[in-house]
Amino acid sequence: MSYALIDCNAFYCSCERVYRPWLKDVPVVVLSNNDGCVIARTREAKRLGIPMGAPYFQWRQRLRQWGVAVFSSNYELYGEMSARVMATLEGLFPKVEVYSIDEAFADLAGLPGDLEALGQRARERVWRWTGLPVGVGIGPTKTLAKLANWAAKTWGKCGGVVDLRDPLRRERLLRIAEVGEVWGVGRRLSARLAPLGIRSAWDLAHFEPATLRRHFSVVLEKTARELRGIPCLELEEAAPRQTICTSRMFGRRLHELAPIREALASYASTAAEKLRRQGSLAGALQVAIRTGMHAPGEPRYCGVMPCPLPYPTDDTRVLVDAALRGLEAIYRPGFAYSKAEVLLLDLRRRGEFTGDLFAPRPRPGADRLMATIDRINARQGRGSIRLGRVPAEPAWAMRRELMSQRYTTCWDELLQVS
DNA sequence: TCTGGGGTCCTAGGACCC
DNA sequence: TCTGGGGTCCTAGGACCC
Repeated sequence: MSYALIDCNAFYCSCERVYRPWLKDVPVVVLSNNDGCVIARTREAKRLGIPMGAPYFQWRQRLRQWGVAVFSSNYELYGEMSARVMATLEGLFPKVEVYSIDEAFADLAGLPGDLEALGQRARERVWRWTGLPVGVGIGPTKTLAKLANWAAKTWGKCGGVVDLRDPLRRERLLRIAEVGEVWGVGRRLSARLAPLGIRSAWDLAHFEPATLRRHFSVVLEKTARELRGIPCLELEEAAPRQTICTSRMFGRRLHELAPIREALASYASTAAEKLRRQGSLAGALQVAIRTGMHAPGEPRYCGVMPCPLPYPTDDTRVLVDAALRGLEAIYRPGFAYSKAEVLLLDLRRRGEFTGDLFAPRPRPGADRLMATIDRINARQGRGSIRLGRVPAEPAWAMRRELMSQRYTTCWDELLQVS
């Protein structure tokens, strides 16, 4: 058994660099939606001491002084670049698990030849075909491949590929890696492990598994076993999502019901599109609205409401209708709302449920209508056809003042060379 | 003025069943 | 004095991931 974890370095920042080669050695950061905080940093930006999650409004001055290139997040670009990376990897490895927008596991079992060299080949090919730098970690379990990848990123002299199949090499790394670097061990667990004397990955690997299960959970027990080279996690090839969530901060605080209605209709439409893209129906829907969390003295409120659906559906009209009904029930005047959320639950494949003889019937032609709308929007651009409740240029739209062009998905925004 | 947006899995506890 | 035993399902909350 061997796995590789392939991970793009500072993915969002690297995507921006692909189309601006002069930023090669310049520190780059990418901001969250609404230009809220820093969510991606290049090595140079990290060296300047810019932390993950740094609020932009507090750091703006310094970033400018230091000559940091700052971008709003451009998910159309990142999504497309991610698809290119994954397609490249799928051409190299027979079994690939896309783990996140910038990471994938590959099953190396049975692949001929030198695996480390194969890792190098993957790096080179992704670099040549997409312009994105990646690191490769190799190990007998997924958890060790993850840790190997961390090592490849941390020590540049490894050449971007670290192979942990050799037990001696493994021991050396496990002893110097803090337990918090291990996949599945976050801040809280690290703090609870410390009193037991578990500080390094090595400590965790050699702690009694039964005790770990009793005091923590079966998940941590598996992690410890995986660190010892005993596989407990398999490669999971694409499975449909079990929940779909669309939630956004508004570009500014909203007080009245009307604009919040527009926003929720828009979020529910987006969620419905994601739902149809994976070919599922939603059995349940939930909406939530909340005030800001950070302003001291400002009254806080958070309303959450499950909204019944007449039948499992992917019809935008039905989902928007249910969401707006839920909104009426939780909206309270007098608050400064900052965020709304639509959550689709109880997802299932078409035909995977038993209809109710007496329940309302889906509207005739709904499937064809939705399919047609999706097709037109795919050709003409998102939102070309939408419900009348969803404005083209809403007043509550998020702030994205530093957004780059959609180089790969929009004819009007292609890179021009003169 | 200004602090993200997605997901997953596990566990405990309560309701309910026979 | 004394009041069963075993199971399922659902939900909320907590941890983690990127």
